[in-house]
Amino acid sequence: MASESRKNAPTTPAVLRQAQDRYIAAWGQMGAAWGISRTMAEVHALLYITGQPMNTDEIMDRLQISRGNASMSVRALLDWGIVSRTHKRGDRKEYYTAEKDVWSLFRAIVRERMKREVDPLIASLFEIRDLTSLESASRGAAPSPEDKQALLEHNKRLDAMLSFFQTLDRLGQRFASPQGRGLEVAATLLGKVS
Amino acid sequence: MASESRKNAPTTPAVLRQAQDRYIAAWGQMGAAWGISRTMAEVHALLYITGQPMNTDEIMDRLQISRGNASMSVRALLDWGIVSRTHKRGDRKEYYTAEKDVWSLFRAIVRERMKREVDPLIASLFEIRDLTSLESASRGAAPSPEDKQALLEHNKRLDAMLSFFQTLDRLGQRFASPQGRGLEVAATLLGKVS
DNA sequence: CATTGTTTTCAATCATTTCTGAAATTCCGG
DNA sequence: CCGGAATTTCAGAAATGATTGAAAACAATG
Repeated sequence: MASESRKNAPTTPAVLRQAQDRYIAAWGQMGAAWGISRTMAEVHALLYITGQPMNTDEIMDRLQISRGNASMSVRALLDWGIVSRTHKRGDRKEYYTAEKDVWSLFRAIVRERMKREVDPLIASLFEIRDLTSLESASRGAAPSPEDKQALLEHNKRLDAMLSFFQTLDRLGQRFASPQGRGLEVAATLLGKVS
Repeated sequence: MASESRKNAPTTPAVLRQAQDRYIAAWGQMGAAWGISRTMAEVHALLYITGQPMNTDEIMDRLQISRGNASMSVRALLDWGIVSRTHKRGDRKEYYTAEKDVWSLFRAIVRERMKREVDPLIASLFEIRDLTSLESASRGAAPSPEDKQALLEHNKRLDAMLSFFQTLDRLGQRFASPQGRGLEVAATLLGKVS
């Protein structure tokens, strides 16, 4: 009935194809909500759910995106460390494969987001904290009592946030550490008390 | 030297003002990276870091945003449950205050993101899983052996993802549960083995 | 080292999200 | 209820982010 014969995979059954498409859409949406470009998430979804190494043209065809877009999305996934290059003998094209292990995948994601967003934030918070450390805050001017109080309270709020993120950071490191810690962490957490 | 006399707070010292602005900027940026509108994050940052109840006009002035934007951002923060309304006697305006406790704040954020993004994803994954459960997959057509194999492997990948998110969900519930569990969880986690 | 096939880059375009501001609505005190 | 003050809504404008496509760079082959 349907036109169903792609050159690569030998005739994907319709249900499978449909399930893949739905998975890709769901994953793309989730990615978008978390600040990752929809297409990048979709490319990952495609590679993950098919489990097959794919080249740029296959990705373009399947996702209906341009060459440039495919190239950039794949590159970003490589940078995140959740997709890797492979080659096929006798083929000049590059093939891309998604990390198969779900826990590794999320360890990589956590590691990367920590590095890109949390660590810089912590650094900023430290800098901001320095602005109002009592020494530097009172350079030059006369600090009135109520101003001092205000600074004190400001510092308390800032410190609370800072120490939260430091905890988060340690937690993230623990989770993201290469050797199967993520799983262990979650297991411990759910196992206890539960 | 500088023009420094707002009507509300009795002359915020320059360093404090600067520290607040930097905090607001840092928080806005972080929010943006995680898929929250920059302004919404900034409004939260302002309310949190000043510790003061503020009305719409004060927020507008301080952040240089329109009334509409201020209104919508505040509303979103209320929906997230991390800002609450207050009133001042003899003043018809509404005042808004940020949750002061950092751990409560993040519990609320986790709760909300779980509800909005993770739970729907899990629901989708279940639906997709149903598409390829062996019964429904083979409705009508003859399932060739290799197709069967493909379906089987697809299901394995899907299930892996699904069970990761189920774990995450339980973890999230644990963390987000109202009574100080978040703190406990993190502490346990870091305390042990460390 | 020229040829051909492949990937990358990037300015221009397109799409989406965010923001504005004024009109509509709601809310109060009298 | 009325009048004014405050808030919300929402269509259009502005800003931001994503995508394209063609040209440049690169890589493998003979």
